[in-house]
Amino acid sequence: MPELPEVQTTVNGINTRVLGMRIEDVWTSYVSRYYFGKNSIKDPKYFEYFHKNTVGATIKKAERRAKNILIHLDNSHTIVIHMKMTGHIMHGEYTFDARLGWSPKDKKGPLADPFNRFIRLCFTLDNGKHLVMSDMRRFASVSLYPSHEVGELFKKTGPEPLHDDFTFNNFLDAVSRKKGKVIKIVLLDQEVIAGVGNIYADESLWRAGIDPRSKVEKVPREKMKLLYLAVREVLKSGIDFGGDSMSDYRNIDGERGKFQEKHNAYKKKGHKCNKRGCKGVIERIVVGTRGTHFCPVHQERFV
DNA sequence: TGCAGTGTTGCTTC
DNA sequence: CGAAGCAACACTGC
Repeated sequence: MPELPEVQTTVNGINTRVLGMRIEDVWTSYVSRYYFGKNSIKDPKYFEYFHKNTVGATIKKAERRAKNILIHLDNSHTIVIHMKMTGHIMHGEYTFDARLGWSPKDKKGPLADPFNRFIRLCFTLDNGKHLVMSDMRRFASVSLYPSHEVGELFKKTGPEPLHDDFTFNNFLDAVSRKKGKVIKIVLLDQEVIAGVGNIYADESLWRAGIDPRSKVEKVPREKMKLLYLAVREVLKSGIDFGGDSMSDYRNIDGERGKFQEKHNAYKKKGHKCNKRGCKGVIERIVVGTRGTHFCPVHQERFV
């Protein structure tokens, strides 16, 4: 899923649904020969540690940092989740089957959406319901840290673009450290700005009228101002529409967001450009390694 | 049938 | 040593 707006929507959902609840049990089907980082529940040894320090604890508060979900517990530990491509977290009633794992009790509700199968992680809560993570591609990472160590994890992570004190000058400072690079690649760099991913990068550049292949230092200052504003507006809009469910993302209740209905560029190849008066047609190219969608007419290229 | 995909890490190569 | 490029993780939809 998960770019900033989807992660924020999930965090808001956790804060409205499961605050103050006690974790009675933890189950996972993540076991992987190959897992990212040292601390991952995909390592069975690590899962023992994770289990020991989460069961019995109470969920105090959820928070977002970049594309990570932080779930603070009352035992001075914090669960850190990165949902990568297909992870999404839901709350509801689930049943366990030894062969199939966890599945929703209500076979017709939103939780029964085919994209909501693939439950890899399940917390049983003291309200009799469950907090689960669906993750088709198994790319997600889940780990646990003493809460005071969490800040250290994000030492190199860039500023939060929706933070009140994130100014145009902050944006310029961050971005201009990347001289010689292509603007879209810079927007996707989590050490420059936290939380922007492929969808919102394409939408922001469309809105600001900048070709994604432009070199950072060649983009005029007034265009950079438009980009700064566009990034913030597009991310806010993503949150307002409940996230983007073009693919797997679902909210805490298993329902789709609506931002995919508002795209002007992302996955719009062959569509007439929506910008008023623009006669362009959206194209798809590859920038870096990522599929990139833009209007070759009104998005100006600076090289 | 084949390829692309909301993300990041860590390896290889230059 | 740094940067760039790319495979890997796994599975579905078009």
